[in-house]
Amino acid sequence: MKGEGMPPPRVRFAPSPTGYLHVGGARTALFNWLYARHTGGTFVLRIEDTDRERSTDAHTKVILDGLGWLGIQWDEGPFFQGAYGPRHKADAERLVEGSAAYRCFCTREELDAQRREAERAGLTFRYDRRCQSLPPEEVERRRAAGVPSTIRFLVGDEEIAWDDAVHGRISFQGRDLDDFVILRSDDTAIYNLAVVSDDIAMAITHVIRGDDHISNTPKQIALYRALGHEIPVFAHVPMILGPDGKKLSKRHGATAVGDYQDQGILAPAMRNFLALLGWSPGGDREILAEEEMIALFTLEGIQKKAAVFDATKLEWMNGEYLSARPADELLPAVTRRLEQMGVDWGGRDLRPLIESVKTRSRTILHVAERVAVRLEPSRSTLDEKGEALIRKMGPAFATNLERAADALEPLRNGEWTAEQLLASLKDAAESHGLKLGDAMQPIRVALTGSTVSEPVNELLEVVGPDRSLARMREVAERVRGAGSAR
RNA sequence: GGGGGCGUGGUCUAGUGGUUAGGACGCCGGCCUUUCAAGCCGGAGAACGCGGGUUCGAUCCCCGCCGCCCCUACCA
Repeated sequence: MKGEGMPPPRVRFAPSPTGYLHVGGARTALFNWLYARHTGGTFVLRIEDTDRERSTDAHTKVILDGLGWLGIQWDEGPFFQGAYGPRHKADAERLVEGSAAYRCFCTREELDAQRREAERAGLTFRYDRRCQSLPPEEVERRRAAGVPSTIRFLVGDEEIAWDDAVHGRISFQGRDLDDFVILRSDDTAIYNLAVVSDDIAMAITHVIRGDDHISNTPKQIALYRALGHEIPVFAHVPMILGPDGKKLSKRHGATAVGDYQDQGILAPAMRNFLALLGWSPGGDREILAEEEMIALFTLEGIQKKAAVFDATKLEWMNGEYLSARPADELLPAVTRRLEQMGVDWGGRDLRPLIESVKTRSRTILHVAERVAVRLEPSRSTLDEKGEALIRKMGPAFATNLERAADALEPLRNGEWTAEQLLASLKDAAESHGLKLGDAMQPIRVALTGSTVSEPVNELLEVVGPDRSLARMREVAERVRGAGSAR
């Protein structure tokens, strides 16, 4: 929002490829992307791979794939920060020439000792600037002698403040900041310099990032100024926490977007959920289409406080998307999963099966498992509720199951349809003086292992006469056997 | 220790100087099914972190406190 004519914003997402694409990073990327799309700006992707030890190509690929999966397209890049070493170094040296920074010959050991000393005395350690007063000749002499040195930025005493797009005005006192190192003794840049140098070079106008960077911001602002550049708009988005209120990390379980992809979460659901974690369009909206999110997105709508990642709500939302999606669209993901499970569906059209289970499923994994069970009921495993029912009904369980099988037997070669099945089941229940539920539930448990499914007659229809009948008789026999053996 | 940020039901959040503080997830119950769900309807659950002020009136404005989180590296 600076300058005349307000050129379209340029934003960037700058992950370090030192791990997987974290949901927090994914959300930061999403916010940048939404902002760019909302304003007609440009979204730049920059991989911050300057930490050579921890950065790997595999991680980079995972990040790119994760963004792609979420449908977050970047307009420029990916650029790799590692390629800009020379510029970083030149910027640092330029600052030394302008006396905004100075060479420091203190060794890590000396610094550590000073830090320990200060700590022991109960004081706040601050670099004492001893190298700043070194005469130029001395600096030259040491450099010529090959003494290693870093470059430190000279932080002034004045206040450094900015109007954060989500937090409002934030200010720091220069005297509370240390003269921080900007260039290592191996001539590579420290994070704060690298980001500022790159953001300037890439003409970034809005820096939208995690609020764990708030403390870095005054240093970066000082760098912008020293480098003779106008500062961008900063928008610090809140952290994402685990259920225990601690910053979300691996020990909370699934934290990489790939984990959710593997768990059968749909990309649009993930994106919708992430968008609403720390951002609100105002009002009561929950399910938002991509275009709506873009239209409604503003930096002002971003929450200040950290948000707890609620996987249960994510699954609920995924269930909403699942139910709304036609079986056709779910087919590829489901078949992929079925293949992983080693299920052979013999060329059968899976869509009716998907159709019958998707409403009651929350993830693609659930859908695939349930489809597999309907393909072959013997794959089912008895859950607690199923067990409870068998226990509760006692001998009636097997008896009713067999009676139902007998009653349905005639439909085997005729009308094995949902309507006909229901009619026959009702007749059978009536003639045996049973409540419909007592006739239905055993079938449900026999075929799925659980007491929850689509209506029983529909279940029977998708499973088909042969497998249904065989399974019902087999389970009846087994349950009776177990019962009498007791 | 120093500096900074944050604080509305368990969780995600809306919201305003005067509201029965709204919605969503989850939880509980009802309806519907002579069936479990799904769906629909309803309910419980928040003294809007605490204590002061300003004000006729504060969740919303000011101050203090407390709690949580972040930074405080030749990590990013």
